[in-house]
Amino acid sequence: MLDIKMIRDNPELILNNLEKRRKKDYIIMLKNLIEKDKKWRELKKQIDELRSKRNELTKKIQLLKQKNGHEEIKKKIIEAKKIPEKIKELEEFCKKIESEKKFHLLRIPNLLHETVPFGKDKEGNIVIQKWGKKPEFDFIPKSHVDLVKTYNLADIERAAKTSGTRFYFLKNQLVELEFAIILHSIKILKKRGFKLMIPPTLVRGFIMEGGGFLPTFRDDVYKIEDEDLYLVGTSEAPLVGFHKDEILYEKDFPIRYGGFSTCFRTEAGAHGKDTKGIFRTHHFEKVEMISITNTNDSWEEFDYLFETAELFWQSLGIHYQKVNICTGDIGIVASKKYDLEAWYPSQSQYRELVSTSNCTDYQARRLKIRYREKDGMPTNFCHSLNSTLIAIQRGLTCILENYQKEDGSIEIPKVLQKYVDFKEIVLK
RNA sequence: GCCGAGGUAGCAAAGUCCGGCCUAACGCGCCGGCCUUGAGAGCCGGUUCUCCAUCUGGGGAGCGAGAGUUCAAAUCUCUCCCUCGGCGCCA
Repeated sequence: MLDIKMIRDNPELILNNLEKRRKKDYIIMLKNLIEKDKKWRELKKQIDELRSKRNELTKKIQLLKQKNGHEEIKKKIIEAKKIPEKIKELEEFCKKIESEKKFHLLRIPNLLHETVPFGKDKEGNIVIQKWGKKPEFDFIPKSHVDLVKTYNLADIERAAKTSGTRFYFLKNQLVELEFAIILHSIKILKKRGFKLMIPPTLVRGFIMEGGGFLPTFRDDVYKIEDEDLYLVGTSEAPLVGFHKDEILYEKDFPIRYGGFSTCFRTEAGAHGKDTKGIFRTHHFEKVEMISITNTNDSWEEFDYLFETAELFWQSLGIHYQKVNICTGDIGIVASKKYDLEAWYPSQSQYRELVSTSNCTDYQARRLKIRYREKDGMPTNFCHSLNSTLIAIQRGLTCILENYQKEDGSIEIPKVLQKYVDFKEIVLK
């Protein structure tokens, strides 16, 4: 959420920024918002004046009571009685305008950092760096879908029976690898100064709203029937919501949380995309990083988060590229976003494994997460950042594909070997 | 799920029975000023959000959330949420 005062004071600046996203809707929204805000302020003024008058009369009545001025009191009360209904009427109207104002304010995206490349869609993303060597295979590499089937590492057919499409039973060595990955993640997260968390996977509506997942992405999340509870699409929601309504101390920054949770996504709008295997599913486990910083240090922290993800993937020896996500592809919450895309030999393309975002004060303003230097000093909205470390099932697909050997076996990455009692996956 | 106790500002804590000098006390912390060689103590002012004016200022809202009663609600009524304790149920 943007600061309404900033919008009032610099409408052109906001407009210019929104134009970069090349969506007419945002411009219309902004126009509507400014209109509603103006109307709201007019109404507020009227209401406040009426209240002021009422308060004045109330005080007079009180004084008269002490002096026993019965006749005067009657007159004043008759006069005062007329005011509340006027206030009520205006207030109802004002509330309507206010909710319309909020409707727009909640949907207007964050301001983009100046280094975000301009672009219409995915095609506009800029590769800034590559790490490692693209692996070469003397044979035709199999897809993770085939590998999983061959080695009996997941059962997707039976999952369809119990749950429908985009579900899976993870099996055998893949289960062990998942736990190995979690342990390996924890090690790196601790070393990098993250406090570990396993957050709730059901959160209230206002937490989803605070994180920017609602109202815009309502179709992408599951909701519990008849309750104000949502299944999280990422632990980012509860981890950022963790500090809702708090005033933090600047000396504690950066606050870093490493969260592990199951994530649930409807994948609405992804029909036909990655339908096979465990690459894109309704349900997966993810290790996520969250940082809360002051307003000055978030860009440094942004790099730190991405660097942490890089260290993790480097430790697994996965060849990847770092991508600066463009204005048309970035989403509403982030001010800037880097993706880490790894090489998938069966597809001969890079696929997203990690997404690192600096949300600046967009989430913090919604969630009222503030900080101050010391008690008594003025408060400021924090900056919040998030990054994937690994979405485990997707990470597994990447590992399987990249570690397959010509003889059909799958090697286990060195760093994970100490957590499992096998060094490779072979046919039995 | 049942019973009980609570929810007041950065923290802590009165006020709630009995509506109105509540401008939400007193205190702690913090910020600014005075004083001081310096610090402390002491004294004065400030320390939520919001609207208008922005040099001094003037309103309004805010006591878990919402609705109601009233000229007037932290205070009375209703609904809901949350926290803590006890019992029950249960992985």
